[in-house]
Amino acid sequence: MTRRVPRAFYDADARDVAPRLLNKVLVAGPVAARIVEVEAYAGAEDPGSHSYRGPTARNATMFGRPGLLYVYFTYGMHFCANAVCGPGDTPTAVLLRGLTPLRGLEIMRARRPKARRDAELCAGPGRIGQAFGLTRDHDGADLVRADRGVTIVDDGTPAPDEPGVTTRVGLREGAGDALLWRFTVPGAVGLSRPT
DNA sequence: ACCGGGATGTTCT
DNA sequence: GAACATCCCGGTG
Repeated sequence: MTRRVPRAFYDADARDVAPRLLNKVLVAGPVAARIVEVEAYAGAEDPGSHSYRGPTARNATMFGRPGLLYVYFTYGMHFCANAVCGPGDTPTAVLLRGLTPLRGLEIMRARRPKARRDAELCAGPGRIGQAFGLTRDHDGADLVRADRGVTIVDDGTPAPDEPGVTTRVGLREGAGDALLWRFTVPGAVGLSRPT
């Protein structure tokens, strides 16, 4: 059983959507993997968010409708993927940080020859971009319509009742101990770090 | 296992 | 000109 995830699912604050996105499945053509680690990014009140200082050419997709895929380029070599949330036109988003590979493992291995183990294929936001072949061409794709072959589906696995909750990773601004906006499936394969 | 630094180029100040 | 929602490699213990 595989259900489409409707737009209404994304039409709420990323901090509410993020834990509910756990155990859903990211699909890009023949490649699929289970979402086991995410981070929420809010808008004007979140100094760690790309949308904090208002719209720019790069973050335009975050200001679009909930359910879009926001792909950004960072550190001169990595593409990272987010699900745009809301509510409404509020520019929040959920960063995908860790996935458990499910289908298309051979393709992922070919795209990520440096990965030593399958658990490393999608363990980290930049690695997800590599394994799924994401580039700026995917920025703005509509996940709800499987635009450009990219979508998120529900295969019947519920989100955990008690997800792991920690601070966000890799930030200067917005890294405060009070901002517990990283969510994980405890013990899952494909986490970017153990906890 | 843990840590430090280099890669690489876009984006914003 | 600095920062960057990162990754990989080579050092040391």
